[in-house]
Amino acid sequence: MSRMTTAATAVDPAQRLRTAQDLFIGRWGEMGQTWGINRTMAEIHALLYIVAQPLCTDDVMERLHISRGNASMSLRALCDWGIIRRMHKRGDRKEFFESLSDVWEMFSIIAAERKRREMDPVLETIKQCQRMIDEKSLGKQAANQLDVQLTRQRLMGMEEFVEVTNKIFQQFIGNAKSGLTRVVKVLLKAF
Amino acid sequence: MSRMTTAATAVDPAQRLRTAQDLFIGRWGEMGQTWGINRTMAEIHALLYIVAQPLCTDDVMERLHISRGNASMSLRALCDWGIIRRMHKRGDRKEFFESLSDVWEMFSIIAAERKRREMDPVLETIKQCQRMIDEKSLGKQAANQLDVQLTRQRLMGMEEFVEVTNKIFQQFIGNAKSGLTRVVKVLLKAF
DNA sequence: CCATCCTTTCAGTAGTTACTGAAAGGATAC
DNA sequence: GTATCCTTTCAGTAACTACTGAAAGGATGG
Repeated sequence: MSRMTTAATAVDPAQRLRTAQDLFIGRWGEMGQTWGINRTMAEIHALLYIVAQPLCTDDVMERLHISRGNASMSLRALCDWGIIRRMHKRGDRKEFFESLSDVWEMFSIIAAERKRREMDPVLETIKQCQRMIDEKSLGKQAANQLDVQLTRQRLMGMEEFVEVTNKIFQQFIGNAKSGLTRVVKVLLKAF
Repeated sequence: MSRMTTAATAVDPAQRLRTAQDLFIGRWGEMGQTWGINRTMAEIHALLYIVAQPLCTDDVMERLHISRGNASMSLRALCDWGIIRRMHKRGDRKEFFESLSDVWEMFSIIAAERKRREMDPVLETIKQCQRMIDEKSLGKQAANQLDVQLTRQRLMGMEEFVEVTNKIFQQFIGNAKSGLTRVVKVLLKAF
């Protein structure tokens, strides 16, 4: 009997489509977890992206088997990020949500946010540390001159790294699709 | 009294250095959390990086106020990642740990691992989804031809994105410092 | 103004991850 | 062999994060 069921679902095209979408949604959810994003948020985003049409809160709840509260809060968070968008349908009281369609644009948004939240504070801290141990403020009387020297070197190494990475991010941010594929071509030519 | 203490610590160069290092360690730990890495692991790594000398388990425990078990397991995990390294000192029974000194190399290692664990599975899933809904297997009899079309488009969009991103990662991986600064120069010239 | 429909909030709880400390497991020295 | 020193493991617990569902909070329509 289980074989018959499998065969039947395999043949029904609508079910087949749905299964493929679910596969994508599941994987996206797992990926989200290894980044800072939680599973549900990532899954909702994947769902809205893959179906490519506006869905309402109840659609999302039903498809992902999550509670109303969870759906509401996750949808709001995704809107705050700016990678999905609220939508009205005329004559319908419900609110609908849809994903940005351009993956490149989504990436730009996310990259900008991550730069702001992750790179920038590190860079600031590094500079603050450097000020704390620079020659003037620390003087040369220190017994542990070597330690200071080592730390100073490491701070500089890290600073350079973060600054260069920042510049690379900068290239991505604000350069949607066309710009990015050009970046890749340039890179491939350069190496 | 607290004022006198503050003044005293501010002037003592050794303490000053330590405070600066702690600042860096703390920030690095916070950042780690927004990535998948947990706070302690990130802090240990930051500590080993910033002091730029090998430390033993007890040094780490003491400096970060963590238990032996936690230190042991986190150190091992960092070794597994390959961004710190075990070290013996002649005539000393203890094992010491030190961070890679080259930030670019550390980044390459991390990027390679993330590509393998995050990009590759997504790409594979996308291709699997595409196979599930391609013309041959699904046929044209489907009532929901539009839905299929939409999903197909989105899968293609995502596939292109992941593939291009993969290529960019590829450029970073295995191109340590010199290669990367060149990448940046190329990018800056191109835009 | 009430009824209806939909959204948001939030206290409580389930589920997960991180951490401790004690005990067991080596290795080396004598 | 035993003693010493160091590392690893892991059961138990603490801390945290995600989720639910019910209740409160709007908005729109009649």
